[in-house]
Amino acid sequence: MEQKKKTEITKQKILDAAEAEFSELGLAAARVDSIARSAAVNKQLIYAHFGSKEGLYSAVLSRVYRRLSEHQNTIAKKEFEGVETVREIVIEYFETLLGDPAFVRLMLWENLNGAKYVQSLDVDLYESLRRILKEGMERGMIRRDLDLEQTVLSMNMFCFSAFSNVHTLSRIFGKDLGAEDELRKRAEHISDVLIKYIFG
Amino acid sequence: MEQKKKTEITKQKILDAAEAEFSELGLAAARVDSIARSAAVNKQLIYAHFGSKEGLYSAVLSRVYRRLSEHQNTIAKKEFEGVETVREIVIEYFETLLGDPAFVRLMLWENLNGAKYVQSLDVDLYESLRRILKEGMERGMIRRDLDLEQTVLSMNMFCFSAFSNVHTLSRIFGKDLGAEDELRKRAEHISDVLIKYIFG
DNA sequence: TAAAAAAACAACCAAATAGTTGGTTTTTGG
DNA sequence: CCAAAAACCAACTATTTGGTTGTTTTTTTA
Repeated sequence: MEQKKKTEITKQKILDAAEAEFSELGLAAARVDSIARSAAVNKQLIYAHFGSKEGLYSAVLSRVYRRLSEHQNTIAKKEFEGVETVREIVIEYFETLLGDPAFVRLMLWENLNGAKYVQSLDVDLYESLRRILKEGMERGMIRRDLDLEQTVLSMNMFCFSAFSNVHTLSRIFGKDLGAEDELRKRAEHISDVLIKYIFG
Repeated sequence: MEQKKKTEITKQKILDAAEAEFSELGLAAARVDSIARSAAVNKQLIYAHFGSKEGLYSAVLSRVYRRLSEHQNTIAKKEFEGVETVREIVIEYFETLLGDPAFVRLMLWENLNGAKYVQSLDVDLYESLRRILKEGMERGMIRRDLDLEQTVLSMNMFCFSAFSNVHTLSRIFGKDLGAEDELRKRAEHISDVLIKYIFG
């Protein structure tokens, strides 16, 4: 194998290990030595490739965001078809978050850190959601006085919130709210709530 | 002043400084030396009174929870009066969170840490909410087929979510979603959404 | 008021950690 | 095939940090 390819693989190995460590422990508690050990590479390699612990963290965030922009594309392709479009979007987002727990946690760490390292690509996502809802208005299926910005915010926040405080709320409710079937139930409920508000 | 009182004041000073530090930086990044400096006490005093960094963290959490149980009592006293009761509860919760940013952040840190140190008192809050909604059902104002558990979860999560990802979302939406007036707008919107769902 | 007890503190320590240095191996290109 | 460049690594360092020790000061109480 040529060197370039090998180097790229090493970089990915480091990023994989770093993503696990950072999402588990956050930037402050994550250990560079531990990442090096997990990735089975020498610590200095990390510094050679990424400059610093924070540089590595940024790289991890970038990669996670890039991964998430696939979700964005799925939404961007959607046309407004009626009530079920909203449900599809909610469920699509839930499945994305279910399938990418590292993203959820990194997002939360990032917000607690004041979003210093973030370079979000989600802007287009909100444009897509706005476009879809507007389409519904033009077709007369959604009332004109709907606050688009608040609604779009709700579509994002309500979904994400099902993943944020799972631990404390699970303890209170005496069941694992992070379990897949609980989250899928939650997705249906949130769809119902949003649909009633948007179309009601 | 008698010694006991002085000691108590010192303890509170330490807890104040610790709450600021822990909520700002999280358990891992918080520095005991920094807390001691902020509180203008000797570091050893912290260990004398709280045993360890984690002991201090637990003490901070306990105090914050105790403070929040006042909110709980306000809800517990409420009777179901109709649509406006839901709005009042939402706004009450928003104002509580607005007035206690440390609680919001500590809750988020705590969840990222797997809620290891939490000893939540909120259990009764959810009982209160359930009771109020049930009352509405019995009076025939709320449909019988409402999923109580999901709805109560939504009442909590939707409100809290307005405070969770403010930084990243503010960046995307190009305005400070953490500003008081933005959050009050959000409270009204969430009230509308919940009311439409619960009573619709 | 004096002895005992509690509170407070400055200086210290061992462990951990981000980042560096200087050298070796591997790959590449002429 | 060889010299330059890139990748890789083991060992080291300066600093930070949670926690401790031994001593002094203040308060209580009898």
